Amino acid sequence: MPDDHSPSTPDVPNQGGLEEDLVTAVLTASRVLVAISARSLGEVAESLTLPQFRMLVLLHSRGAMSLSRLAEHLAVNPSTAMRMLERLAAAGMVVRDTRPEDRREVRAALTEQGARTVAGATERRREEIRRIVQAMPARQRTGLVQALRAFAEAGAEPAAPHRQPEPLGW
Amino acid sequence: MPDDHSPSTPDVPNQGGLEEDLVTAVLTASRVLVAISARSLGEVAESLTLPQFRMLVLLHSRGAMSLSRLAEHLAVNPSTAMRMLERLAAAGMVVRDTRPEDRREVRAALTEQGARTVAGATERRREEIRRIVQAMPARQRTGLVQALRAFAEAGAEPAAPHRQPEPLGW
DNA sequence: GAAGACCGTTGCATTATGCAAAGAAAATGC
DNA sequence: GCATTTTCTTTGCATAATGCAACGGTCTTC
Repeated sequence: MPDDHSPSTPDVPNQGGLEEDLVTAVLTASRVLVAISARSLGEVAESLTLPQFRMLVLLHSRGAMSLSRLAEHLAVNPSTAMRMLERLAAAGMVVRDTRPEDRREVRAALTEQGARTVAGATERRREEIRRIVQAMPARQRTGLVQALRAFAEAGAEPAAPHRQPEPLGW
Repeated sequence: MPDDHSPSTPDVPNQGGLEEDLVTAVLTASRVLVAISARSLGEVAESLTLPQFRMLVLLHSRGAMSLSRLAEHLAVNPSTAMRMLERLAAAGMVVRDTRPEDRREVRAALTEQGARTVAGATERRREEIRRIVQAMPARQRTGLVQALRAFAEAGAEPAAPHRQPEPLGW
């Protein structure tokens, strides 16, 4: 537990305490989720780094796009995206080609192998989650679905102006 | 949404579908949580990288320890931990000293500044979560606390033998 | 007291990253 | 129609994170 300021002083008897409990619960759950994400990668990836995987996932979910868009969505410098593309291309995960309409652009797309890699990691992640979910008391599950949806919706885009593009890509 | 194999074919009418819905809901919620973690760092950190922050968090939660332990908990090579410590020491976040009992060991500890940095980031993260939680329909909150606890407990240590030490440090 | 185990350190290589400048290509302005 | 500006990619340069392997102190053990 990296940082756990326990429920602290329960100033407001009921509602206040519940809220802090919830904050703590979310914080705790987030550690589990992050660990799962990291693990699901390590098993499929080998030789593939996390940033590289993020790029593959992006291409998988949004389809082929230019280097600029790629860098934008990943929130990295174009030069960084450029070099990652080089390595991924060398690894046979993506292909690049210049667009005839606009010869400045370089479009990157997943190869078969790249797509398989992404699909594999995703499935593995779902399996891990599924395993945990199955270990939960059944009566808790129903409530969790709705609650999590409400949570994700409420936290979709808090205050950030223009940041819907793949927070961290996983 | 990096990878979202929508609920796919709901083969089993009720229970099966619910379970897949839950898996998807968790997957979605995990993106929000990871984004929060990343954001809470970026605002406090400046000039501080994520791995460096993880090290600070570790020292904050478990107290001073040797370089070996540090590397072990962070799951990195001692040489990596070594160099990170150098940079953090240069930044005034940690101090190092040799132990008299065993002059091989180098103990690292947080400085006042280091502790403040960790506390600040944690508080910011809690605030973000709190804000989202407050945006949720009140009726969903109660269920979420219990459900999340059940989830975190079920997923605490799935199959990994000895891995309770800070999944990813945040 | 010598062998072996443990610990930190340093050298070497690769990846990720950002900033800045250069080069090529398209869009705009007049 | 041509010059200016904008957009995109690429390359140079610097720093951080990382792992592996080798080295040199410092215990521990027999």
